[in-house]
Amino acid sequence: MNISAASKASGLPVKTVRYYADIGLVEAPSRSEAGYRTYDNVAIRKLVFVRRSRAFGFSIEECRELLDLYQDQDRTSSEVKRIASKRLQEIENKQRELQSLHDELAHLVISCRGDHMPNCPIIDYLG
Amino acid sequence: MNISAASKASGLPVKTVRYYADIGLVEAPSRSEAGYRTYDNVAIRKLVFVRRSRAFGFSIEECRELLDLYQDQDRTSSEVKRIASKRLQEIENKQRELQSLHDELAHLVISCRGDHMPNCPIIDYLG
DNA sequence: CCTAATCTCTCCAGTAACAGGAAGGTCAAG
DNA sequence: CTTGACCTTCCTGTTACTGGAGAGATTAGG
Repeated sequence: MNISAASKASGLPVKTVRYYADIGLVEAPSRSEAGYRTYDNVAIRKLVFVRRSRAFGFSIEECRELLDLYQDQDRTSSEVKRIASKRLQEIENKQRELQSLHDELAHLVISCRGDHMPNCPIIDYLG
Repeated sequence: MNISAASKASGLPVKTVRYYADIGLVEAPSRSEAGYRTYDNVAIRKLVFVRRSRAFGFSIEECRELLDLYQDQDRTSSEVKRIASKRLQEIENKQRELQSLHDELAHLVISCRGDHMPNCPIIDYLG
């Protein structure tokens, strides 16, 4: 499989597949004579694994750890759970933050008449 | 007011105040003979305005627009409201995204025993 | 077999919004 | 006069890619 086939199979852009190889996250198992990266099903599975992990918002470094655990038959689920819980905690923090931002901003937007006059509670609040 | 006084008065790091000056967002009104940036109360008010805007998640470019409106006596509140509504929409989109991420990840974390065994629904889901 | 289109490669630059740090000038206190 | 705190500019690094240039490889069509 050349890189574009790997891209389609994994659901990642070609550029991203190449980038993941560059940083040693998911390297191409081999190269053709011309130097083309060649992927196999094992590599594709890793790429998909990373794509899904990234979709959860795990950082590249966290993906690296998860990928290691994925391939480690002697892993403990507690290690995986620790990383996932950390991410979950971050998500919850972000949610709280967004919630208060939302409430505050929504309040301001509602109270702004949005007409042709300069008077504006949003600007007043910021200034 | 030198830059560190401006930093304290505005609640922004010195580096950030300098950065905002560099990109022409909030420039220092003047320079001392030695070339030190000198800030006055008007500039401080602008810095605070930007800090509050950034806290709502407005981008630098949006802050620039808002700052222009802040200083424009002929502004219309509809223009302000348009920018704020756009940001509110983005926040709501992000909230929905985080909510589904949260639900999915929370489900996985709960179902993972987190013990010394390798078996793990989180890894299974990602792989 | 030739050519044009489509890969693929590497390397470089840019993104957003700063933060860290080096090298060097300035200023107030003791 | 020196020390230490401040200030300056300039350069690099951060995150996770994306876009593009220039050049070689491969493939499809005629």
